[in-house]
Amino acid sequence: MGIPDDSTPVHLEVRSAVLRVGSTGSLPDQHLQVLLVPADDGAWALPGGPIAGDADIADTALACLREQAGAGDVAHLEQLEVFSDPHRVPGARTVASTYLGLVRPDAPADGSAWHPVDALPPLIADHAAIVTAARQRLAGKLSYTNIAFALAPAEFPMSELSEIYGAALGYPVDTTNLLRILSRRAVITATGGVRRTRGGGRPPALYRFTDATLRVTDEFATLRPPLM
Amino acid sequence: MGIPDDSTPVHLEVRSAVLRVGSTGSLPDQHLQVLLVPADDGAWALPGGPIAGDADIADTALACLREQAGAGDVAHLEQLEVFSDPHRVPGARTVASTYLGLVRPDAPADGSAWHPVDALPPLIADHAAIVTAARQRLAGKLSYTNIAFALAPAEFPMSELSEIYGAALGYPVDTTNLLRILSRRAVITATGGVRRTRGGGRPPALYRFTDATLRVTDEFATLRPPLM
DNA sequence: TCAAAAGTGTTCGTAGTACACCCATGT
DNA sequence: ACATGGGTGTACTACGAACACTTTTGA
Repeated sequence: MGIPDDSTPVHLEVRSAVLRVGSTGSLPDQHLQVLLVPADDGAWALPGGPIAGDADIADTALACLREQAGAGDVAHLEQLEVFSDPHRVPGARTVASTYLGLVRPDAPADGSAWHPVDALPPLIADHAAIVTAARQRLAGKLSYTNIAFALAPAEFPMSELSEIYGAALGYPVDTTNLLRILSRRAVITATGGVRRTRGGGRPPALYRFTDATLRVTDEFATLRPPLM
Repeated sequence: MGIPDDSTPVHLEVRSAVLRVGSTGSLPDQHLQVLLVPADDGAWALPGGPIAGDADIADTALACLREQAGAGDVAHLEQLEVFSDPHRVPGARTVASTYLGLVRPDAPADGSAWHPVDALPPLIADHAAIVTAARQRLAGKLSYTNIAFALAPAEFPMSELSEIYGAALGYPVDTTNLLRILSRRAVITATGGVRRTRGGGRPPALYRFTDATLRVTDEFATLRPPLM
């Protein structure tokens, strides 16, 4: 019962939707991008591959990212959903354990192919659905966790962070309120330094994220536990 | 690349942590319970088993629940995490895709073994961790979704619903505020009827959940999208 | 001195929490 | 009548959203 019988021909793969905020030549302003690798017929795919016999799935995901896309240093990686439709890929039954990855804009991106999530090329199989799940997860967690630590550079002015939030959420975010919200929760800390300005305007104060790992800042929308 | 190679000897199983709120002889008041099946050596296990060649994972989970635990009508079933530690079970590498299931207290439970989650017997492998993940997911979603529809009977007075929330969350919930919170979101609706009282006291009004499927009621803790 | 960008402060509305008080019924 | 449980109302507080206003720099 607990031990699966050996005739089950189910293959297990990992797929990662790795996101960042950046700009490309065609779209000059900051937007959300996903890391893709070329596949057959001019289509694209999410990096991933089969689970090796005794390797951890997260490790496998990272190895695939390094080998296929040259994107080794992911600032955050978390499980997304399992995609298990029997016919999601042609041929043998293949179940995908998927991950959401986030990389900082100042991370090295040697030859990685970043595509704007709002103008994706044709994708293999159900990979577009995986990207959608990743975007929704990110947007949700921006609202109640410090997950933006994995999208921002080490130091930044608030206007830059506001643009990152805006790009990831798809709508503008008020910079001054963002400062208040993140300060109240101690998500960000002022470094004390300021950035030299390039052409007029007051030099902005610099901030950094207090933690470099995921932290839930708003656990309960309502029905909070009593204080004692 | 997209097609895993056939030598990968990874087994895939499904495991479900099915929860309900009920009472047992030893614990007379309402508490959260999990459905277990007997395993070897007097230990217990979560219902589950291998994924059949071309069956959907959720269907497999339901079939296992029916066959092993006689608990067919689950009011809600959703994916939890993938547990993939290479040594989580002895023998062949086995990856578990896990699910959270919820059943209503008035559902038939012919001979099912419900155990209080706060006093679990010894469990197989990492099944205790799966139960913990299920509890956390439930507690979180109680705060920002209508997920309690799957824990409550068809009709109920507010005091009963308040007990259900309290049992699932682990702390008391104010009945009158719960009514306001759920009414404002149109999560519950008054049926118009009242329950006959058994020994004094005003007869309580009856309510039902407006929807019978999961609905997110508080998508954003903060950084809400602008109205236009 | 003016434009540009950043930061501060204020107002407003909403909504959750806690708790007091009133209502309906059986005994 | 009174105990018992249910329902309504109200103050309080917190906090996010929106936006006006002030500050600091470069040209």
